[in-house]
Amino acid sequence: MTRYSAAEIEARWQDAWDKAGVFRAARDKSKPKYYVLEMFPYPSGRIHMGHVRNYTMGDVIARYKIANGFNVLHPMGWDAFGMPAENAAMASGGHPKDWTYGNIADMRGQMKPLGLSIDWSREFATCDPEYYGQQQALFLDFLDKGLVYRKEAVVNWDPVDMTVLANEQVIDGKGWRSGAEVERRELTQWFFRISDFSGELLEALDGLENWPAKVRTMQENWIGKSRGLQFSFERVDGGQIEVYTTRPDTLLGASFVGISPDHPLARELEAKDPEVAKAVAAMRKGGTTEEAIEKAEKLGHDTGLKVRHPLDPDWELPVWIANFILMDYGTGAIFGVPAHDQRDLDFCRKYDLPVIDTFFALDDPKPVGNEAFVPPKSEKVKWVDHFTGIDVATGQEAIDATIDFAEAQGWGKGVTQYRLRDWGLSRQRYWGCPIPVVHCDACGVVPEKKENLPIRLPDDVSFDVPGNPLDRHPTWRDCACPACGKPARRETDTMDTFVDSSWYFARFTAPRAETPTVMEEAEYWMNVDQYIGGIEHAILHLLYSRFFARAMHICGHLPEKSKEPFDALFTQGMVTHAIYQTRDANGRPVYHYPEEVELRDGKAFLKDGREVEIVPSAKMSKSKMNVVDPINIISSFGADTARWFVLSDSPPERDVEWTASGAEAAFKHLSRVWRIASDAAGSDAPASDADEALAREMHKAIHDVTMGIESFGFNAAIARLYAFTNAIQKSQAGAEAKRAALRVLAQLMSPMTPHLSESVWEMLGGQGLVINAPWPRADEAMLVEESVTMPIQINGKRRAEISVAKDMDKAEVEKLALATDAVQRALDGGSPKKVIVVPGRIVNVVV
RNA sequence: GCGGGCGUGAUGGAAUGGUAGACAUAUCGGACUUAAAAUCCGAAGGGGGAAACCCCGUGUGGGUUCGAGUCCCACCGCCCGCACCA
Repeated sequence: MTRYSAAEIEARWQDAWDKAGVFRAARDKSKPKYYVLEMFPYPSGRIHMGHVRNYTMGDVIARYKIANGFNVLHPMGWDAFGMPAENAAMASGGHPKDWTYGNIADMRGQMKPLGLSIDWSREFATCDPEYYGQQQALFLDFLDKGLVYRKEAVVNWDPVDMTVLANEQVIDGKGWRSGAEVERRELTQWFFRISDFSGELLEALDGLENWPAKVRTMQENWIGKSRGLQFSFERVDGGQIEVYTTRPDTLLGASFVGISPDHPLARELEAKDPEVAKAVAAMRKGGTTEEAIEKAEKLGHDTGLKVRHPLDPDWELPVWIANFILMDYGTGAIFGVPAHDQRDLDFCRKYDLPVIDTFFALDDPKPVGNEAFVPPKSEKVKWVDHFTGIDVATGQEAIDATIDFAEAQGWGKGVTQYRLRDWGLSRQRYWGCPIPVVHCDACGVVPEKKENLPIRLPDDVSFDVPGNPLDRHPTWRDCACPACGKPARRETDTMDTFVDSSWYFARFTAPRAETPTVMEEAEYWMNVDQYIGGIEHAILHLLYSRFFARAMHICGHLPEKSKEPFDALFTQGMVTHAIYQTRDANGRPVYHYPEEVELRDGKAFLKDGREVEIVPSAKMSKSKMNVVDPINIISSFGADTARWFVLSDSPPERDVEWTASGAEAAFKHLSRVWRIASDAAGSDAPASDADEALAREMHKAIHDVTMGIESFGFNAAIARLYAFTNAIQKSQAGAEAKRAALRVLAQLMSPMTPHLSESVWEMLGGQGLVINAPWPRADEAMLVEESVTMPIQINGKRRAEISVAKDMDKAEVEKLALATDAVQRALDGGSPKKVIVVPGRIVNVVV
């Protein structure tokens, strides 16, 4: 008998699959297609357990679909542009390109041993000129269709490093390298018109039935549809201020009009009044994220201007500039109702403005103090002399009535607003896809000609000086204007890396094409039947991809059906691990790698005997030293063990805790399967009475495991496989019956542990490769037992059980049930009030 | 605050409204062994009892039902997302 040697068989079978070309995807109209895709990785250089779990799940689906006769596309690539490469270049001097391609080679080398069913011939990286050149072509098509435009937008500016900062480079309002206080600056930048699609992107969410409800809700909130009233306040000194409100019903509670520091009126006042300029400058300090703006202290400046209330010309309201009002939302101006909005109330209390109640709770009509009264819009409230004549009504009813009233009177109109803003794609960095336009003194902004694509990044750049190397490159910027031929300058901004990941799934259908996609291939392979990735991409990546699919359809790069490119989405949980920590003299935690720790009786100790605190289930992170390197696991146990474990312990959508004991148990189990198979291969035990029972077990296992895989219940499928293995091991069946059961076991395990399964299949005389064997089918007749054990309940509690023929009629079952000791005791000579018999399931006697 | 999700043994977790705790980990006992490892067999929700067996038990309290971990209502706790969004 040979021992289970993962290293040996895994290399051998990967080689065999490679030689047989089993994962090469080619169009084949005679077969149904299936496109399974896991979110492609950023090439950091090391794979981690999260990757292993993500790709294993995709691999289970892919291999299962192959066995079910589908023509499967299962590709892999690299999300390869982005700041880490530039940061690495700044820190240690190399070139982002070398760093990135080196990392890709390393990671590919770490992934291949996992034995994934990937068609590596389709692999690409988004930093390949062949890929980003096609992305530039898409950009030009989008430009042509009016889906991209330029406008002024605010960026984070580091005044010491003289560079634009990404949000993640702003820490507590300061630049990450310089430590200087970040300012907001305006630059002219490119934008995708995603907000034109707000309504469509929102409505189409309803059709995404195989997406998690959670993700749909998150996108719904992000798009943020609201209906409100838009109208203008007349300024006492002439002119108007247009406002948008979702609570027009509270108009009588207004105590001021607020405008954003970026509002045109604020700009106008800023230019001529140094007081205003000073106040506005203070409001512009800090980062550009909404979070940063929110966390800033509330600041206001009274402009001295007054506006007239639309319902009462004698009622004048002051106009304030306030830092919590966003120019991007609505009209950049509001009216403040402190009684029914906490921000407005805080503002009014700070600057001593009046607070006017417009409605009260039905049961508690008390004036607002320091807490705004904001009941749900569906709750009925008592109104204070409302101008539309409303007395008791819900907020929503009052809002609708107010919009109708304003429209009838002609001073306002109902408007639907979306929170979703256009997608700014310009980045002032080197390691990204160059935006293919040219700036000409004579012609302005001119798109590059398609025949000049790709516009390649220059290789001769350095990162020893802050700022964008493209900007200070001696020659790269110089070019001829595509329109007039005179000397002109290239755009030096590159694209947001979210652009790269917004269409890679389409590119996989024709990865070497000279156009972004090939319609014939896209028609055949799209859509992605199953997309798998982390919940952290619930909003941006998935929303941008949905927009891109629509835009690509408009430009003729994707078929109509691909406007929603992902038919089904699955979001998997993280791989977590306990954190082991001790404390230093100041009580701060000191972390320890799992390898440095010994576990005894549920406690952990260092080598020197000191006890270690265990913090359970935290996301694996290098800084907390609670990482387990998949490479170490593969070299000590093999890929099949790693694959089996990441699927076995928790439902796939939940986090799974990596434990050394669990990994060892997985390995022990696979070794046991090997041993059982190897025993059965050499056995000549004659057929026996137990054969039939084992065959029944086998068909039940086929049924349950199939259901488990179909429903993403991988952990349940694995539990079932454990049980089936136990049944085979304990069975007294003959050699042939055992071998048949083990061949099926190999097939059922093959999506999770493909290498071991091939070996077991081979040992037991399976034909060809198990990857090419059709998925076993459960014989329905074998699933039903002739006799069943029926529990007997008395008043809903289980008290006894009887074994009866499967098809015994109800009256017969009832008679047997009533005759049991337990029931006789409970009846105590009386007769039951009621007897429920559910055939084949249960008997309940009510006494 | 709003939206979503989740609360089951020591632990991870199973349970189309029908035997709660499958399967696995940790634990304990036994076999094999000079011994250990590996392997195999077995025990194990809590309480009571010599035993047959009985009582209690899926965060808490109610409800629907012959029957509720599962459905409904309220509450408590935890997790995630969003938010000065007008």
